[in-house]
Amino acid sequence: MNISDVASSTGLPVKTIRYYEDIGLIAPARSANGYRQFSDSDLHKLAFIGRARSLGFGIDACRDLLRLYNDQKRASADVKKLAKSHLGEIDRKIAELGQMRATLSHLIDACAGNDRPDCPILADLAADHDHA
Amino acid sequence: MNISDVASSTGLPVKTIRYYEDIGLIAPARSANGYRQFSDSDLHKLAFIGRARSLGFGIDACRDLLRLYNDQKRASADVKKLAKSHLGEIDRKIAELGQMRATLSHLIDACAGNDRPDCPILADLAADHDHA
DNA sequence: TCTTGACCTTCCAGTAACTGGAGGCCTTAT
DNA sequence: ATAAGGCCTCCAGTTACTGGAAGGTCAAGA
Repeated sequence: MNISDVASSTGLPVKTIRYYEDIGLIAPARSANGYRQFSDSDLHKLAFIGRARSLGFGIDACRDLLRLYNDQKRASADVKKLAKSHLGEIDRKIAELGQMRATLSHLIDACAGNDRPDCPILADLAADHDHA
Repeated sequence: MNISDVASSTGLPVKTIRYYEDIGLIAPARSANGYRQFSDSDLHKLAFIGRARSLGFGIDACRDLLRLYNDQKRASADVKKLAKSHLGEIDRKIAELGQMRATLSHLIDACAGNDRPDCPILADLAADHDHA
């Protein structure tokens, strides 16, 4: 299988697949002309990584997940721990964004949005929020 | 005012303040020895930027907000438009993270988390989610 | 056979917004 | 005089790609 076939069957961009080889996530064989030749195993790995990335796991976490996946003697506790830690990160981000959302949405509601210069949004940004 | 004073009163790291000068957000004066000399206006600008950043606005949006802030003839509609667009971005991110959270949390609940290798999390990652 | 177009390759640079560190001058206090 | 600490610049690294240039390869049609 050539790279563009792999791209269309995994949904990953060609560039991304090359990048994943670069950083050592996969190591596809090469044919005589220098083209990458992807095995089913490469394909599965890439699909696995793509799925993990879509759940927000970082590249290093993907590496760990792949290692655990290939380890027949793994303990599911290790996987769960990794996933829980990632869930914590997600929750932290959601909380942060939720906080931003609340403040911003409040300010937007307070803003007339007309051709006058008075603006509660700018007023808030300029106000003293005290970091001292 | 020297840079570390500004850092402690704005809550921004010294490195970040230098960076903001680098990219043209501020242009503090220099004293004879080459040290940056921050005016009250510089200080206010930095506080403004810091606040905008804490609401998740990107650097370019900060530049726009600062420009609007300094424009006495601005229309609040322009500020509101910018803020609304940013709110949309935030909502998009929250939705994406919420989706991840839901899936991941479901998988975590299904995982025994013991010393056995069976793991619904890995099973899901390895499963065919069909991008073809 | 030649050419054209779609592949494939590598390498370099850029993205967002900093952050860390090296090497070195300036200031202040002992 | 010296040591500590603040300031300076410049370079490199971070995350996870993405775009583009320059060039080799392959299959099909005229």
